[in-house]
Amino acid sequence: MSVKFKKVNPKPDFIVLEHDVLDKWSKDKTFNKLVDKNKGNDTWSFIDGPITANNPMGVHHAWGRTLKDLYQRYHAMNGYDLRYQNGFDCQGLWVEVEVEKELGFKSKKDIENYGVEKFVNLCKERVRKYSKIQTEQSIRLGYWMDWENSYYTMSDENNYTIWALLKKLFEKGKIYRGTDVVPWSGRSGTSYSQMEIIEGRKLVAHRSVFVRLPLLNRENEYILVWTTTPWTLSSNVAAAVNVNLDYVKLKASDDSIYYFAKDNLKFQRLENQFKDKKQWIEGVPKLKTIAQIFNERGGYSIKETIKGSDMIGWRYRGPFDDLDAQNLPGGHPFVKDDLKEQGISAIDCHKIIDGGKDNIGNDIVVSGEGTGIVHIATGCGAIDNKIGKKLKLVEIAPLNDEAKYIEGFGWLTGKLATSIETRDKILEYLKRENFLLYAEDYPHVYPHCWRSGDELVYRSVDEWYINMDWREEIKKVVDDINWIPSWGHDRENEWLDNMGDWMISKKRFWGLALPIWAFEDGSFHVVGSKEELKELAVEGYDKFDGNSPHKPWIDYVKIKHPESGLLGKRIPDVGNPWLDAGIVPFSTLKYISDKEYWNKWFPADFVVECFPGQFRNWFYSLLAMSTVMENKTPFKTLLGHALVKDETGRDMHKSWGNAIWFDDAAEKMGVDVMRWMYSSQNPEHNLLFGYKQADEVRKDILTLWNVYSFFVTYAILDDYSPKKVDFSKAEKIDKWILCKTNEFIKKSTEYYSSFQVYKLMKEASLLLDDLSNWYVRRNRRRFWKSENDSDKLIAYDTLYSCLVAIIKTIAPVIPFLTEEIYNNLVSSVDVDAPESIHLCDFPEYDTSIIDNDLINEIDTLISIVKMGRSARNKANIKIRQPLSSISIYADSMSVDSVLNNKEQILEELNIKTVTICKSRDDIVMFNIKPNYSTLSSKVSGNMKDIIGKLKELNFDKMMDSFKSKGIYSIVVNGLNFDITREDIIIEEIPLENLSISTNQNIAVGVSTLITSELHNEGLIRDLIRHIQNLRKDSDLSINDRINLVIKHDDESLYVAIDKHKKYLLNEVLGVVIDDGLESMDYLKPLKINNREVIIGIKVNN
RNA sequence: GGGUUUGUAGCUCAGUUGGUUAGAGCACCGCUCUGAUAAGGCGGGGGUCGGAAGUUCAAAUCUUCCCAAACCCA
Repeated sequence: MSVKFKKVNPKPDFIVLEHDVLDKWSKDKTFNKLVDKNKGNDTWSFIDGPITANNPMGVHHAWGRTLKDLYQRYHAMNGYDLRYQNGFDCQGLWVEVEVEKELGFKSKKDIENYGVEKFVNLCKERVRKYSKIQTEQSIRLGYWMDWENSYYTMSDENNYTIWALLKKLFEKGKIYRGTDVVPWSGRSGTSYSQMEIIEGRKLVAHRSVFVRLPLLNRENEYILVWTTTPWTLSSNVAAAVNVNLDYVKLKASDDSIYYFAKDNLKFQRLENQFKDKKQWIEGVPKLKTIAQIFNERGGYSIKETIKGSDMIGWRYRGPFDDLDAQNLPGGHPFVKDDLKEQGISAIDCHKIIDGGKDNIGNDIVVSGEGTGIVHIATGCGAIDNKIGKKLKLVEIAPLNDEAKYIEGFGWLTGKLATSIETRDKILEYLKRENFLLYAEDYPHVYPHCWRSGDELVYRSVDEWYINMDWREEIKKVVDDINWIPSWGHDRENEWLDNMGDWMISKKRFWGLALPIWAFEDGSFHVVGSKEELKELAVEGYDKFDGNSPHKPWIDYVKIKHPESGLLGKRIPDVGNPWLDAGIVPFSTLKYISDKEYWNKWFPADFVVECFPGQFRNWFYSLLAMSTVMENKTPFKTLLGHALVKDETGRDMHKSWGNAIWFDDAAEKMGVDVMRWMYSSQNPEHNLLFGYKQADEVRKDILTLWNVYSFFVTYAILDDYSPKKVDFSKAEKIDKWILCKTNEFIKKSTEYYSSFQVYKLMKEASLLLDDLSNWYVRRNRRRFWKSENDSDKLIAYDTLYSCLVAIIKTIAPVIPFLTEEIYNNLVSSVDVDAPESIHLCDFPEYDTSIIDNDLINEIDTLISIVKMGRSARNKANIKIRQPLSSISIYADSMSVDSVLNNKEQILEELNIKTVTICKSRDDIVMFNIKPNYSTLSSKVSGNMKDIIGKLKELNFDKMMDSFKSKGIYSIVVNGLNFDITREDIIIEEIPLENLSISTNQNIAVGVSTLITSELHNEGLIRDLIRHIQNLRKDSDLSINDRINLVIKHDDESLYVAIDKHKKYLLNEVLGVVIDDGLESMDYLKPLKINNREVIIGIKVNN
């Protein structure tokens, strides 16, 4: 007694099914069984890039997580031992921002007033809350991870491992304190690293100014400078030119003289932006040329042209020379001692200097947008600062941490640099004091705080840096990585070439406590471990002990310098969060606590991440940190994927109403559908995510389900017990689908192991189509017939074998549906089989059943059938109408397909006989016409004769010649002409009473003659079809037998029914044809042969 | 301004080492099949393969230049 399969719902609810499978996995602890099964085998090491545990997971995260899951599942099916560790990114400003929002805080001060300890605890709490939510969501997605064992970047282990790293860098002398000019947000009270600033760029219009600076010792002569940040003029130190540029000496209508770059006089600034309205702000007027500006003031004349080098050393009066800051020797507020000793103030530095070149060798001062003379404020710009250091200029840094002017700036002191009011006051001042030539609105992309939208200022501050002068070592590591897509390699190297030193400090609260203790003599010490801290601690360790290494607790600890013995306290800063994520290959793999474990799992075989941005973030920090720690790559293969957009390609935005939340998507479209969608996407391109796309994907899944449902329906009826297919006894069509499935397994292995699952999904669609629309459709009758003979059983064995192989192959992609099918098809009937498909081995390519000739033969057969259908369609004869004959010409490659499969062709096309033709000429006439446009240039005066020759040609010979040589030579009038395919136009004319379809290798023609006998058969087919529909509509079951009434007055239908009665009854499971419609249970009026017919049926069991 | 990537049907994209008449899915229209099918099939309309030049018997594919978009860096 065999075990019966469970009945299959032909209209499944995939969402319910997924939840059932989730319950089953949870109840059976299937995941744990998988882990145990592979324990101790060869390892496949995957490292998860931590997800920011700050909000619920989005559909964009689900893409990466699907890829992570499916490649892990694939490797697990191949027996590898995996770690399955998920990661949460916990520390950083992202979390602070959300907590601040919840508390309604506006500034950094609010946090201090509230209490750092309470605030930090809330940050931790938020991370716990969202990591839990994300865990639930990931489980819903089917992401199999060891969820009890996720790593958190806020963990002690993670933080202390970073300490160890920083210690190594410290010992190499790579950690330093810099007083650089960096982008700064007054509202957030913090600086921004090069990495972050990019997130916050915004197109804005700034009031930019042309300012004239009077030259000393040159009466009524000025240099012209231009800036978009007038507030920096307060801190002007020098003016830079390009020594190689030409500068004009312009005389204005009031006889004053101006110097600026010659190219700038008539340069139309931002011309393209204005014209195309790209990167342009609505309402901002077109920019004027400098010539226009002077013309509006009464005209000008050019007196002279000089070189930039001629101007070097000229002295000028600055716009704010009355301010204390401008007059203090050595600068303000950071005093340069050597300059102070010499008594040099900013005013003393007001000279024209050579701008020089940047580190890539480009000129710093260029003509174009400005005036070719650049106002240098060494305390307000990164490049200015570099120049200042090089040329030993004083530095004036005007702003405090709220971006307000500090003491020493007279009437400006206390004013916010970024406010409109301040700007207007400065403009008024410049005008009043005769410095302002012209002001305008200037649109440009300018950095803003990505969290508050606050405009950034450039501010000179103390920050901590890693000297990245070892970038070449990292680049060597980059070469050892398999980048997918491959251009990632170059992109990463480009970043490494251009990046500056790594600013690792941030003046905030929630994050890695930088283990840097500073001493009063200006020295500092980096602590490398908790143990070292304990050892050096002289104060406050007891208050810290028992807490995580975070603010405020860590700040209680004071240490003594190991050499000088001075007492030091920790710098107040927290660390850059990419340190947290980059250390993961060390911290989570127990680099410090368990080297053996680390050796086993490092480096990772695989990482997956969304690539935009990560070249300078996670990838960079991973590579940099691994290079420091071990000088080895932390991962062997990197798979990057693009972004998720909405259906139309726009970004998904909450406020635009086009965002799709993960939870909604999961419960509406189902996660198998989502996973299929993600997997089919070429990861290099953005994914357009939406319900419409989901419906498309669902079609493929439904095809699989329908084949499965078909199989189970009949298998139950026949009490079928699965067994291995006897390949030798199988029919050709069985062998064909088995071979195709086998090829699919081969390709799958190839595509999974090269991380190109999207190619596999295409193959899966094609195979499912072959299985459903050819194999099952062609073989339905084998399953229907009543006797359980060997032919039927082989069909079962074949279909069963294909189904099981297919679901195993795609189980990593759609784990739910395949599990459901597997449970019914395999584990319910085979006690020895694994209880879950995910505990199975991946199917193996069977080298004993390779038959490419057979695959070709049947594939060609399918295309012949398609051509036959096409030919019928052209003649407008429906398939149900039988036809007498089909003529087929097939070339030597294809002829076997016809010879061996005549029956299939006839049956598919509903035709009586097939004739195999030796030549196309038996089906079609060719009319070869010259293509005058191409031919005319070749034949000079011989066109007429060539046309004549063309008419006599043998078509096949000509085509063969085109195929082999690309040309066909003809001799006319003793001259040789090489004719190409383009030179002729081939017209195909069907022979009489044929409708044709042709391609390169094959020509088919169906006879369009319909005898009355054929016509009658067609009527019967129509009738059968209608009766079947009525059975179906009346909810009769497949094996119900019926009584039948056909009421009509059509003579030909009488004849037809009389002749084909047996066939008719057989097809519709009819017992008898009655005459009273009254006794029938179901009736339907319809039209056959354009005449009214009523059919009626009732069950006769 | 520099770098990377991408330009193929209305939309989304395939197109192998250069090789027949450049394809698929969706959408639209017509026809058709169906007792597993929520499907399927045949056909139609719709293409300067971003543009130009070059190499070649042959270019969507290779080379050069240009144009456009996205991203990155200045």
